[in-house]
Amino acid sequence: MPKDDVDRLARMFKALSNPNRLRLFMNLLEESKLDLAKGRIHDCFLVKLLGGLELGAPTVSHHVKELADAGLIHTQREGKQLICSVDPDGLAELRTALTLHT
Amino acid sequence: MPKDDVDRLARMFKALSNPNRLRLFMNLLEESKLDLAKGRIHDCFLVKLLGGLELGAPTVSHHVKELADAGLIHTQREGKQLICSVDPDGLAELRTALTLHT
DNA sequence: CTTACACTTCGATACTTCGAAAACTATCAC
DNA sequence: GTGATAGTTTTCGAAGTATCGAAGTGTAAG
Repeated sequence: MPKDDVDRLARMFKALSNPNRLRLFMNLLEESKLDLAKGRIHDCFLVKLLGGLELGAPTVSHHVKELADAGLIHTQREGKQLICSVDPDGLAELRTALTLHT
Repeated sequence: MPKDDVDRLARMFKALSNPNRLRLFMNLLEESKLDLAKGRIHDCFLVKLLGGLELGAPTVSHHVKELADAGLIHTQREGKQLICSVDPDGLAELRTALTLHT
């Protein structure tokens, strides 16, 4: 496995290595499932993403950026709000790497 | 998702968040595939695990411990050597968490 | 234009992690 | 026993990370 690929993977894993950030991501994953059922984009701005985490706004902003930089989520401004969604490609990359049976 | 589960997952991801440690794990995963084909336990002591990483022995020892503590690998002494193998349960936990379709 | 809202950037502080050197332990061969 | 091999523990400095408060930016509503 090429070094660049390992580094890229490690960066994704690092983005998920913080419990609060992982919680954000899992909440977003959960939202994604709901969206699939409802067939529409969900408005998941940051406060809702928190789900009772009680982090400050700057901290959440930072975490969202980390997840986005790692290629795990997409962000997109919509008026005042920042819409986030799981990046399926990033998710697939992780799952592929963790597959025992090539 | 319960807090304990998130913390446990985060710990696994953290174990894979360092490029060198991830490389160790991927090498081990590769060995596991070979073993399945050959139908026997491979002698994968630490120097072989490195695969050209050029890390010091203490560092490797530390990384192996981290992976083991996170529940991603099993270790087992065999004479002078430390035999390592991927923990399939840990792997499955990660893959389940990263599944979009419940 | 002014205000309010939602997020971002900056700067500080407390904490964690990586990798190494030195010293230690356990096992095997002789 | 001695010596060699394989890995561990301790400890350290350099670098990175998490979180916050204060100040800043962009957008919408009045």
